[in-house]
Amino acid sequence: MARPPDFELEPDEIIDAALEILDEKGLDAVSMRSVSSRLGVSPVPLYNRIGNKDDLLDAVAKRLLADLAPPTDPGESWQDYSERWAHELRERLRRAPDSRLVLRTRRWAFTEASRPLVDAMRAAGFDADEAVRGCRMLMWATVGFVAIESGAVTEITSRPRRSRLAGGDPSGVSQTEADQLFSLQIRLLIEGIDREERAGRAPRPPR
Amino acid sequence: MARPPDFELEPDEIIDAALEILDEKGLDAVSMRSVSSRLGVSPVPLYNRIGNKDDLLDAVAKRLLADLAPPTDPGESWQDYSERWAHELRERLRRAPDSRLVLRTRRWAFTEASRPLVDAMRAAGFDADEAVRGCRMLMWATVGFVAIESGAVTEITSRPRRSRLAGGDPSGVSQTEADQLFSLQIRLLIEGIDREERAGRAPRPPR
DNA sequence: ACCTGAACACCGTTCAAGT
DNA sequence: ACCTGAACACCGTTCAAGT
Repeated sequence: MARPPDFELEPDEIIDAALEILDEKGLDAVSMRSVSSRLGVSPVPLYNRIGNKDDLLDAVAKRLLADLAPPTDPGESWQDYSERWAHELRERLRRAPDSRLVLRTRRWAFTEASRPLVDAMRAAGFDADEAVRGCRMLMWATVGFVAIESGAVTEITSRPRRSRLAGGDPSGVSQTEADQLFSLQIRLLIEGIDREERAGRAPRPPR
Repeated sequence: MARPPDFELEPDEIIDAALEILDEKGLDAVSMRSVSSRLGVSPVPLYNRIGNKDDLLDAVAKRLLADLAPPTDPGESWQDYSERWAHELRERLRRAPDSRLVLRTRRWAFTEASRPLVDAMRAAGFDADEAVRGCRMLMWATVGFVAIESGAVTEITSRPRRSRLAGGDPSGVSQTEADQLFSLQIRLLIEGIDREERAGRAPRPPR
């Protein structure tokens, strides 16, 4: 537990320690005290290096959810990419060790993940505003879906053990139903974005 | 603070006290201890009457988010009702004193709120599965949107004071942009549900 | 039976005192 | 400067002791 005397404590080490505790014992076991004691240090250095607990959890979420967007595949239509983007984003978010961390993903991750999709839409002829709006819609739909789906619903304050009814899920929807629901939602949104864009392109769309 | 000797402590009183503290000092001030001391009682009776803290917060959310669905208006198309339903649901959820409570809304509230919409869709010719799927999609889209929008994103663990940049919002989107985004999303989903239903009705839809 | 007071095992955060 | 130990003001939950 003790550290060599003039060992520099890097902020990244703090996040590493927090991630270890997160994996081993869950998010509720991640505290300023548990992290600092794993590092063989009092809590004070954490305050000096990363700020308070909120900042620590933000940093953990940031580490966990970097590089969310899948790379573009040249020759792929924006529709196909959008679909793949949304599904891979969902997978990444679901893999977070605790779904509460997903809702800590803020601007930084969202704008970062949006960039390739916005670019793909612009390349397909969308103007800047349309592309941003379309991308934002898919982003919010995906993150919102995961927030509800993966037990942000049921684990906001951890109830120590909850039966989790064997493959069941928080709102009485099976996993395959949730998958279908997500696929359908994303497909409908992409089709809608497509029609909106075509309508905007026509000189004077019929109302 | 002291109570008359043989006064029955009703579970509802406990929830009342919790709601008072919620309104006055915020969700983080709602604790088993603060609620029990407001009632002039030790924490133990709360455990006997409503269970642990998780159960208490569930009960608070339940009280706060009952009767979510707006009543149907006879003569209104299922599309119009869906739109109104989604918008009013969003308003109700946004009005919760703390957005973390929204994610505690579970089956009970969702199924309750779904019923009139499912009925409206069935009355319009949807078969049972289609109606449930369509309604569920709108429900998840709405709740997910509110979860992201209204600072579930930024308030999961309360940071005491955060600047909240004057009318700004958590992900760099203005309120009117968020409103437009929500309206568009709901409209696209309703149009999509409509198209899916018509396609399913045709004897053999062209692929 | 059902309450209270006290206790247990924690928290986040701050601060005086040390080096 | 930057650490530690101790403290402050809390938590959720349980339990022996009282009535």
